[in-house]
Amino acid sequence: MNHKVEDHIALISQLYPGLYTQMVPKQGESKPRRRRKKNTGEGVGGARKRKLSAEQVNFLEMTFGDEHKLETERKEKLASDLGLDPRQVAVWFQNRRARWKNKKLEEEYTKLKTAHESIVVEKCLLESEVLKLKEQLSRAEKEIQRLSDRADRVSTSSPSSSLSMAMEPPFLGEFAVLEGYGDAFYMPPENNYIPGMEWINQYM
DNA sequence: GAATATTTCCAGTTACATCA
DNA sequence: GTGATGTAACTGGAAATATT
Repeated sequence: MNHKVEDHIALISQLYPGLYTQMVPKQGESKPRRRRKKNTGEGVGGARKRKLSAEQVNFLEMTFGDEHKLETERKEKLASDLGLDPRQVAVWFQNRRARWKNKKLEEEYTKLKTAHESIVVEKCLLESEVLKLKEQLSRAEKEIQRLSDRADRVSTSSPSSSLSMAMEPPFLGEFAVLEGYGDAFYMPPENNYIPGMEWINQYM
């Protein structure tokens, strides 16, 4: 790009406002783009060619399938084969590359979106699982507290009661210490479900 | 080696054709 | 007639390369 030309235009537009519709942008502003004249079909080469023919497009597509960029010689050969201006072939390839890139981006976006959605679903499931487990833990802790309180009451009660305890079979569902066994173990209550204590069976 | 010109590519835009 | 969409062509900037 010739910056001297731009500087001249800027100077002239300052000296003669209105002569050029394009004003030089201030720093930080986006440059106003020069508007193209409407094509009247009187330009270089006569009437403006619009749509390329189906055959031309097919051939260009085939070539694009092989190579996304053309060497100068290849471009000129292709242009002469198709009866087009090399510039047209170059422009077609530029536009085609842009379309291809957009399509790739869209595909990538769709893939990422799908992956994101499935991860969000998985996250929700895991969060609800965590909630369930927290509830279970809370119930288990309450149960442990309840049993611990009961054990305290038993140990601080009258000797007669401790005697009767000695004669009775162990309380089902109680943590107990049997003679000869140093470790506490859990005696599951027969047909006696304690809510929130299911987890403990996994470790029995 | 520095300055300048040329070429090529890309991103964004415009003009126009076509279709619902 | 009109808005949406697709596409050929254009613009300006950046980077690479050639020339002076």
